[in-house]
Amino acid sequence: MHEEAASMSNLDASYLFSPGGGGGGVLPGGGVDMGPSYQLTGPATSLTTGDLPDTKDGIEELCPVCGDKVSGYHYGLLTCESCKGFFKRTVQNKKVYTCVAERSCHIDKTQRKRCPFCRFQKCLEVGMKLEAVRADRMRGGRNKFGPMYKRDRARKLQMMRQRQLAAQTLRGSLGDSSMYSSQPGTSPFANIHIKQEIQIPQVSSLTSSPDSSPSPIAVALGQVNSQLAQPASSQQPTLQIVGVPGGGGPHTSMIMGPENKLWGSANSATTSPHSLSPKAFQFDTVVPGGSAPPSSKMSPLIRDFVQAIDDREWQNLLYGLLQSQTYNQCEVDLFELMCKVLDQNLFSQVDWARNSIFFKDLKVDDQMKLLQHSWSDMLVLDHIHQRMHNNLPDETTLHNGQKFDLLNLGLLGVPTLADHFNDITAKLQELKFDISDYICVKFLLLLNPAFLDVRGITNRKHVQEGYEQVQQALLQYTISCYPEVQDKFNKMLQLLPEIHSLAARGEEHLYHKHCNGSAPTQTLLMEMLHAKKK
DNA sequence: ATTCAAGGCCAG
DNA sequence: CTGGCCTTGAAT
Repeated sequence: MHEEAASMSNLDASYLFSPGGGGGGVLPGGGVDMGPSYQLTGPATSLTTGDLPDTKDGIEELCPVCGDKVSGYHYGLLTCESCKGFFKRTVQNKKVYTCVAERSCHIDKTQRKRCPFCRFQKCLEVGMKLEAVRADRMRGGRNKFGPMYKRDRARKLQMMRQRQLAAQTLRGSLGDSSMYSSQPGTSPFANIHIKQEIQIPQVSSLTSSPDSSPSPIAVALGQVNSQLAQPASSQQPTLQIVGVPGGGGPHTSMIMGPENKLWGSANSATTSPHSLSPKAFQFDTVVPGGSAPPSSKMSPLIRDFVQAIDDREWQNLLYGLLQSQTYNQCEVDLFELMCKVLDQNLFSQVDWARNSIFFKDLKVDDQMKLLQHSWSDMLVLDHIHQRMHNNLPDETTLHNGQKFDLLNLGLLGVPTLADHFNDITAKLQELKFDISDYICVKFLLLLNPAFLDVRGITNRKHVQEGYEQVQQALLQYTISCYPEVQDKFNKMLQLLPEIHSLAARGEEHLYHKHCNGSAPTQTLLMEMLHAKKK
C-alpha cells in the first residue's frame, strides 16, 4: 500500500476532469441512466464478442482491500469474497487483533492472512461499513445500502462509457485534440489524457462509502487514478482494535453526541430494522419554520435546482468519513480530519457543478477556472445551508470520544471567523433565506461574472447567460414568495462579497498551513489552493 | 419470479 | 481462522 501511495505522489487534479467535457451521461434531474444493468465480471464468458477487448462488462475491479477478484458489493463496497467473510467475522465476533509490526502491513491477496489487524484496518479505510453487519444476524433481504450500490453501479457504468469513448477517440486520431476541451499545458489540470488511458486506474476509494469510492466527482468528471490514502490511520502510537462496536443498543451515539437531536435520534425509518448501528445519520431534510418553499410559485428552473439537492448523501458522506477516520483511533489530528472532510465536501461541490445546468456545457478549462475561483465560497455557503436548513450541529462527538468542531468546516478552519460567519448567517436568517435561495446563490457564486475577465473564461457568454438566468429566477422568486421581506434579493446579493471575503481568509489560512506542512497533501483541497496561487 | 447482499456452513 | 459455496428473503 505504501508503494502505491508513493508512486501516486504526483497527484494533480486533472484526473477530475474527463476529456469529454460536460456531455456525460448523467441526467439533469440527478437520475442516472442505468442502461443495461452491469454485471460483475461475468465468469470470463465474454470471449464470444471478439473485438473490443474488455469493454463488455468491463470493470473487472479488484478488491480494494487485498486486490483479489471482486465478488459483489459487500458491506458498502465491491470486495472479494474473502474480505467479506473476514469483515463479517471480525465484526460479528468482536475480534480484537494486534499487529506485531508497525500497523502498516501491506495487504494483498497472498499476505492478507498474515496480519488481521492491518487487514481490518484497511477494510475500514477503504470504507467497509460496520453498520452493514447485522446485529441480529438476520439473513437475506436488503439493507439501506441497496440504492447506494445501484448508484455506484450506474456511475461505474458511466465512467466506463466515457473511458471507452475517450479510448476510441485516442485510437482514431492521435493528433486530433478537438475532442478534448482543455489545452494541454494551459492549466495545472491539463496533463491528463494520456495518463488516464494508459494506466487503467485501480481505483480505491477516497474515503468511504461506495458513493465516494471512487470519489464522486472523480467518476463524474473522468476518472481517478490516485489513491488519496489516509496516512493518518497508520501512525497512531498506541492502538489496537478496540472492541468492535457491535451489539445493537447503545450505538446511536457512536459518532454523534447525544446532544445532536435532529441528527442523532431522528427517524431511522428508511433504515433497515436489522442494521446494526448508526442509523443515526439519517435525518429529515427539515426546513425549520416550515418554510418549505411553495413550489407552485417557483420557476421550473428553481424547482429543478431544489430537486437536485441531495443533502442526505452529503450527510452520509460526512458521517461515513468521520466514522471511518476515527473508528479505530484513540486520537486523531482534528485539523487533518477537518481537511479531509473539506476535501470530501469539495469533491461533492465539483460533482454537483459538473452535473449542473449551464456549468456542465462548459469546456473543462472553463469549468476549472470557475471552480478554482468559487470552491471556497461554495464550501462556506454549503455549510451555512446545512446549518440553517438541516440543523447541522456545530459540534459532534467522534467515535473515539473526541469532539469535532463541525462549525470549523464552515470557517475553513479559522476559528476567529466564527463571528463573521454567524453574522452572515444571522443576516440570511433575517432575510428568510431558504433552500431555493441557497441553491440559486450557489449558482451565482459558481458562475460569478465578476471574474470572467480576469480569469480568461473562453465561453464567457454562456456563463454570463447562466448567471443572468439564475439571477432573474431568483429575483422573481423572492418577489413572489417573499413579498414581506423588503428588498430580499438585493440584500442577499450584498452578502455574497461577505461570504467571499470569509472564504478568502479561510483559503489563506489553509494555504499557510499547507506551506507549514501541517495540512495533508495530495488532496483536491490543496490542489485547489495551489492552483490559485499560481 | 428474479436479484443479490447478507448470513451460514464446513473442508482445509 | 480462511474462504468458497450455499441459503435467505426484502426489494424490485
